[in-house]
Amino acid sequence: MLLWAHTPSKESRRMAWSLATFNVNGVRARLPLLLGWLKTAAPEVVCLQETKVTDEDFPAAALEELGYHVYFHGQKAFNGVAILSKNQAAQVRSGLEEGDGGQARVLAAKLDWGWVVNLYVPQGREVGHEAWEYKLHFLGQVAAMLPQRFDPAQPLVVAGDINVAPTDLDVYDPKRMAGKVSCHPDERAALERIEQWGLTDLFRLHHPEEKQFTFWDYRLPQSFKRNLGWRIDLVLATAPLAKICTGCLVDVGPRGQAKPSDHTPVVARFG
DNA sequence: ATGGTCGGCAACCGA
Repeated sequence: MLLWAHTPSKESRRMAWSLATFNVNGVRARLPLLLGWLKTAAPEVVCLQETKVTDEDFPAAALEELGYHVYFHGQKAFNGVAILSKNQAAQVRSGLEEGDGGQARVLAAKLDWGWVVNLYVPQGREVGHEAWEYKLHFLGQVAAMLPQRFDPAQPLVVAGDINVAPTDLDVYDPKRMAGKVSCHPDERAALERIEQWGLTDLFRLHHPEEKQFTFWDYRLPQSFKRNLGWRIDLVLATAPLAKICTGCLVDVGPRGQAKPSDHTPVVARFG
């Protein structure tokens, strides 16, 4: 047929694909919201955090019906991470080398294009608290794990609820938040160490000046409308993926139906 | 200056 002669090669018409990170704040409570969002946004890969459910109670079937392979690492009531992928994973690994201290906060999958590492970094409560020291330890473990297990010259995404606002541009009131949890210099230095290994913050790559948040202060009235938030949900990628990243957006679509304490998805496009 | 809201789970903890 004549048209075949004009069909681009398989390489040049390789499908664009997208990867999202979304702290769902309870995957069962937020399942209708999540399913509705997946149907319209249709990302190829999704990292979920705060699923708050044991593996035996994870609502896998509803997600599989949308065409996802579903991988999860959860616990009762708190934490919990999951990866959804349109393509089947070749390998899945949960936790860090030293373990997560009984907390389900790390899940990695080897997909057709490379590895994705899904992180739910501890929030830390407040600077100086035992939980804050653990947060720094956790970030240090991630920084140590990357060079042990991965190569910055190969395709890798590290995505999740990082619970650190990388710079003052990533918080609604830098003066008020100066030195506080999520903005403390030690936390930012720990994140910088992770990025300096060879990861690029894809939202910031495409939006160098934009004050766009992914989480808003649920304790302040109308915080979403007044944009009183932080950008703490990140998609980081090694150079081979940063080079083919065509955009990265915070999708506030689900926010209309969301509770004040909910995060909103971040979506990166590639290809 | 201080307080305020969620989910999970059955009293408050963590965010």
